[in-house]
Amino acid sequence: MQLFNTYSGKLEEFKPIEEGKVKMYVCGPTVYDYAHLGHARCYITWDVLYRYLKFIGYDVTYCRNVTDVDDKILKKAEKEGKTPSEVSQYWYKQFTNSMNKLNNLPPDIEPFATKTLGEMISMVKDLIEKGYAYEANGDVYFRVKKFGRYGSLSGQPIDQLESGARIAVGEQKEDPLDFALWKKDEKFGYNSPWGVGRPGWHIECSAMSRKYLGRTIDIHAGGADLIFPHHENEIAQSECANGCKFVNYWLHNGFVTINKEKMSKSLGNFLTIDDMLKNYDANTLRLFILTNHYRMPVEFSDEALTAAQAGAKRLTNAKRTQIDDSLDISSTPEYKAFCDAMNEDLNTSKALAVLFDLTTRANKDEKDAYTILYKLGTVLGFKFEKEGLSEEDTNNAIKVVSEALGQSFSSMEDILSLRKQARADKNWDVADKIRVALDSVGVILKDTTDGTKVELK
RNA sequence: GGCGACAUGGCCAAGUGGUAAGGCAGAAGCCUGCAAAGCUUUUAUCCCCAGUUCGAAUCUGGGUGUCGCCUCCA
Repeated sequence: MQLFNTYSGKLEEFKPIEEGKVKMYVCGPTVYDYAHLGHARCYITWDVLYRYLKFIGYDVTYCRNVTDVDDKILKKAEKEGKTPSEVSQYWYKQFTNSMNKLNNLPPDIEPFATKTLGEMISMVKDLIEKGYAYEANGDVYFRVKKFGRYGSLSGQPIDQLESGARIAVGEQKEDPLDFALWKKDEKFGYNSPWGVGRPGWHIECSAMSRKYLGRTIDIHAGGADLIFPHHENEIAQSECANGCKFVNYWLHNGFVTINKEKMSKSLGNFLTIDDMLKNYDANTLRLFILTNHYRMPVEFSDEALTAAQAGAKRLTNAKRTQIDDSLDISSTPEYKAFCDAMNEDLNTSKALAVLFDLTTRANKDEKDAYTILYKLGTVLGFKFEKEGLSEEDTNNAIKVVSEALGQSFSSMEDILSLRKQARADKNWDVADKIRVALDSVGVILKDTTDGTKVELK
């Protein structure tokens, strides 16, 4: 399998450290607000990588942290008169809900920054002892210039970085490039050898990655905006503290843009996942994201989402047969085509073409096509199971049909059996009234050879 | 200023040297009481210029345009 490694800037053949096992770490969210489409893209992308690695037989340990100590959380807590932990717990739940709704698999390990403080403190101590870091008035900073490879990930010449670097008010850096490992914070802080304070953002990931996955890991992934400075700093800290290579493959996903601009909380142009899911289902969002290569920018538009919706419907509406669990799909040409695509640095767009081809063939009753489609589609995280009408939908439906025909029904079955009779009698007026009434509440009638079915639009 | 990415039909998007996957939308036909879904058929020479090559969307150089990172951000 080829993966594009940001560190080398090249496609590389993926070889795990330990045969058959993969340790992957993905930078998780800072929990203080709704997750938006940008997060959706990131976590769907890495969800697909996770699913695919498992699918091809790797034993994968997927670790995704939760940053629950951060300026923004504290700000929100102060503003709302809550404790930081109340704020982060609340938003963590929201985040988890959003991820579940997107059908993202939960990571194997989901550590919280505040629960990994011991590891962070020991790492910072280590860095000070080795001379890579220094304490200054309750803060601890990393000496960037002591790490010769600094800038390698982002390809930034260090002198250029220097010209952009600033020392903010209240900081005690030796050099503008240095970054904080620990910040003095007497109000919300935790005890440490340097007084009461809290960890810098970058050290969190280094510590959690080391604690749960080890000193050298296979894959570290995240949004492209994390390349500099976050991942650059992680490399510096981890490699100096651990004395060995930190990550073998650095993977980064591109952004979601809106009006050609990056969608982000700071720009305030974001659409939350929950809002999106009111208009489009999870399969639609997933298809929208996976039709693009993960490193390319994806431009959001309602037009594109509407197109994705139609495509997702086609895929998941494929004519079903019983899933044949005993079928070994690995010898099929579709499996090969799918894997060939995915092995090209996750060419999901190509992989989708295989799924659409299978869809057409399933619709033509080709043997095994649906089983293969289902199995491969699941690797991309599509959900084929249909949600039936909810009780509310059914009640609404019964109500409008009762009104339209001027008689009351007690169940959907009654309505369908009346319609069946009406059709048999060629009473098209009644049959069509039922269809129109149901359509008005978003329920579609399908007259098929196996009888009439009701579905949500 | 430094570093980097992208430009393919009406829209979205694969394709990294041999004559353009796929999805959506459109058109025609089949199926259907009507419909929905489905099936079949159908629509491009790849931002501009120059070059390398028997041959380039794909390589090189030069333009033009758009975006990202360099400060928190997936």
